[in-house]
Amino acid sequence: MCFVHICYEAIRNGLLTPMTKKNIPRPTESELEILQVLWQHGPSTVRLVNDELSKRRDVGYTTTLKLLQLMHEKGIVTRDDSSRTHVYRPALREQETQGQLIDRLLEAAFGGSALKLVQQALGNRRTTREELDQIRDLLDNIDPHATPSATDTPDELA
Amino acid sequence: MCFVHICYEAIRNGLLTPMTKKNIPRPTESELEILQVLWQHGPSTVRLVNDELSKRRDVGYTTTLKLLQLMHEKGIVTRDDSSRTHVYRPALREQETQGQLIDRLLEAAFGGSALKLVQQALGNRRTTREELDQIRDLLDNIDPHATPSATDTPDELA
DNA sequence: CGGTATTAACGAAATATTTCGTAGCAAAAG
DNA sequence: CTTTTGCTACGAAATATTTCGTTAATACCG
Repeated sequence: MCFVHICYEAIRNGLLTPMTKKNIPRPTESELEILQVLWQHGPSTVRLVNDELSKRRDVGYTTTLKLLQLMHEKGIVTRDDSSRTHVYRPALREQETQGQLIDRLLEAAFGGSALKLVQQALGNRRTTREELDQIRDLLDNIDPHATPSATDTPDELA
Repeated sequence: MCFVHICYEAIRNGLLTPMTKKNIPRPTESELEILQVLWQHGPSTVRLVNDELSKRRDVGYTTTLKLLQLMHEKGIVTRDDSSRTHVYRPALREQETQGQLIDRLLEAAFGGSALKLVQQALGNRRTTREELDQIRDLLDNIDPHATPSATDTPDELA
């Protein structure tokens, strides 16, 4: 299992590309906080990001700056430094990153079962009827008819 | 440092109890790996946990031991040290911890929208028809709404 | 122009996480 | 009884994350 693990670590740290995916490190919690601001406000200066963060908690300007610089180094954000005040934007779309994070959580805590995750997300939470309806729509859109992956188990009873 | 943030940090670190929740620190990724073993195998010795972890990756015995000791200090696991080889078990049930983690992710990456999370979990993933049906059942249980989407299972609640 | 304000770049401290080596002790084997 | 094995405790290094102070450059204002 050594080699496998080495590869896993390497991929995790962005040294190898799984060929199908881009080489983006997993955002930390602080970095996610910033990404949420960028997703919501679009391309932003350090000042703007910091102002947003400051609404929620106490954080110094240079802290936010440093974080954005690190995120830039890691490739989590891109930046336009043509003018003196740089403008940062997410390297990945919101959905892509969220998908990554769910995959991570799925592996880390749910043994890979998306079903269990969704059950947990919906079960212990008050969800509005409207939201439930939207999820029903989603289920129908996934298409109960054409679902191709439906049968991994070839042992459909004969 | 604003007062709100101090409180936030304190709660996050388990110094204050939000009164409604227990005072359990958030498991790290490595700790989750171990929790999964405990959930799956029940109360376990360090040896057993380490053997399980070793199936997936290369990890030293004392590493696992140390991790379990730290988790014990943090209150993430309890242990029976009446005999020489201690036996560890999770302090919280699988579901409780998973719920916590979802809450965390919800806040950190989905702006609190369970809907978006579920959409993401189901959307970009191959989910079997069987699983989709199970989720439909779950939805119907949460909200005995109209649009009974093929609920043949006459399940009920107390 | 001279002073104030704003910004990026570093360096570094503080903290958290992961990993393992060593030592001491108890149990099992011989 | 002596050796070997297995276990816990402890210390500490290696790494990752978060935070901020200081400095230097640039823009702005009067």
